Amino acid sequence: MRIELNYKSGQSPYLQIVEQIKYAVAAGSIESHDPLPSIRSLAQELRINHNTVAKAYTELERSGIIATRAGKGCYVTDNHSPLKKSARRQILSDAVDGVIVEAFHLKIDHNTYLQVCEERWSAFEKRRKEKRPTKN
Amino acid sequence: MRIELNYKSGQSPYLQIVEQIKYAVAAGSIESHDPLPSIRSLAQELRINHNTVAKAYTELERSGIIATRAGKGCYVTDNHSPLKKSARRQILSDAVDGVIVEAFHLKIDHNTYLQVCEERWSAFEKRRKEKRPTKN
Amino acid sequence: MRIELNYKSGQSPYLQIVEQIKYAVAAGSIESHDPLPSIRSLAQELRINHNTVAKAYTELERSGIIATRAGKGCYVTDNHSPLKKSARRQILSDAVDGVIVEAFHLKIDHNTYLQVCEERWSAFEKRRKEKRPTKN
Amino acid sequence: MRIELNYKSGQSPYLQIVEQIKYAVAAGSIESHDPLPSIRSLAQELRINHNTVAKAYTELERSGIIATRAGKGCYVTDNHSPLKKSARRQILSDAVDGVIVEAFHLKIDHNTYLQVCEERWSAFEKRRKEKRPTKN
DNA sequence: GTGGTCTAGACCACC
DNA sequence: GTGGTCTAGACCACG
Repeated sequence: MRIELNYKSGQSPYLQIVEQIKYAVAAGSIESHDPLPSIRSLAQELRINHNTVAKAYTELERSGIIATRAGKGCYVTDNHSPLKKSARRQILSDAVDGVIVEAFHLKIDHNTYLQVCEERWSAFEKRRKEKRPTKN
Repeated sequence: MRIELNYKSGQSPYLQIVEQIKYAVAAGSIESHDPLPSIRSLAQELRINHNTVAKAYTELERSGIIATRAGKGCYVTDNHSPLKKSARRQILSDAVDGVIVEAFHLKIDHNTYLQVCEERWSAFEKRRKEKRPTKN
Repeated sequence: MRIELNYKSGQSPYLQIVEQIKYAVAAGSIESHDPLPSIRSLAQELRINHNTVAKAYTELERSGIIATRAGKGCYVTDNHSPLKKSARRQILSDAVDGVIVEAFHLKIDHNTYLQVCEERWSAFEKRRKEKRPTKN
Repeated sequence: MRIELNYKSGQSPYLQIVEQIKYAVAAGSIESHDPLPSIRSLAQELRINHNTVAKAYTELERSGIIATRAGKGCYVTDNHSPLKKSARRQILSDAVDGVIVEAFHLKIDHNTYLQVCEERWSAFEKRRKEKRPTKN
């Protein structure tokens, strides 16, 4: 489970965690009964207070997406029909639209925009490989 | 100028206003020198406090998107972004990073991601041309 | 960190705070990564509303002079001014214009004006060196 | 009487007028019994509302610096001992110090600073000559 | 009428 | 404890 926080988005860290886990479940990246990272380990990894992670997990539990078994950690619950590719693509399109508006106001041209889109993807892939060299 | 607040999004009302006005300017729905709704009338329309709208307008002025003259109102400007190229690129990168994290959790592959990035840019350009048939 | 408000100057309290903190940072009285007084404690000390201090800090953050992490406090940053050279020069020109109008009304001649401009720069540099004997 | 307003100083236009006239009197640029421009002509010249000029004049009258004779305009009153050169120079120094702090945060070097100081003076002189080609 | 600022007090997110 | 946001209502500066 790879969570990344964006401190410039104007969205609370705990909501970012909720959203990313929701999306991962929606896409089938985490399947039913898969365990989630423990509150304290995720907090340590993201270098945030564990209460923040706990709040996110509470919210996810309230939404019925995960369940916690005391002393054993949190698991993804049953009954999640993963979204179709078109639906997932639509979510991404909305996010990309926001980036494009930002690029417009920053007077960034098409080439630079595509360059940044590519570069950041590569940087993300690189970060992933460095952190978990043997898996995924 | 139609602004709508979503109280479930987890995003501050003032940031929603900022974003929607940015979108409107980027899309060409409001053009340079067009007046914006007055702070207090917009506040009344959205049924929020006028300070919240004022905060949004202050933020937009700081970004160089609107200009305001006390006692006269607020207008869309034409010269955006007095930031250095590197600073502008950095802002875009941060926004792109957010999208990439979403794409990752949605299990969207590199090709689809790039395709969406290109497609949405084209769609944005097209919409802008339709709105402003004689210019740009 | 000693901030004092002058209620007769005709300048907003929040702008006076902004200016005084800018001065303190420029003079080297507060150095990079030094913490600033908390919003609420400074408000209490100055006997003003905390929102007024918050507004000043927001302004300083947008100028790149301080950084703030919610729940942790505000700190002086080291990298200022992501603005284009032309934009930075424009801001300085506007400030200089104000001085020149004063000089004109005070019947100060060109030579004296330039002399004062030079002298004060030297005095500023000297003060900075005294404060930070090992750096810079 | 040449008044210039600076909309970026954070000081009210009416206070700027008050200050500039005070300084002019302090420097002896306007002597006792000299007439001031009429409220409406000054308002027109500065392209501001006449109420704003009226407010400045009222303030000056309250301070005893000028007197108004109904229907005849405003005059500088008696008993103004002009400031000594050193005192006027001190006022200018304080203003210059503010500019230098700004230059520091804008990371502007000594040469650029001096260049801007010179340039703006020339620009001011040029403006003065254009507006009043035959006098002062 | 416009925008700008301040106050008092509240709630939330985070450490 | 920290900062961030919002509300309600007030006063000022300006047109």
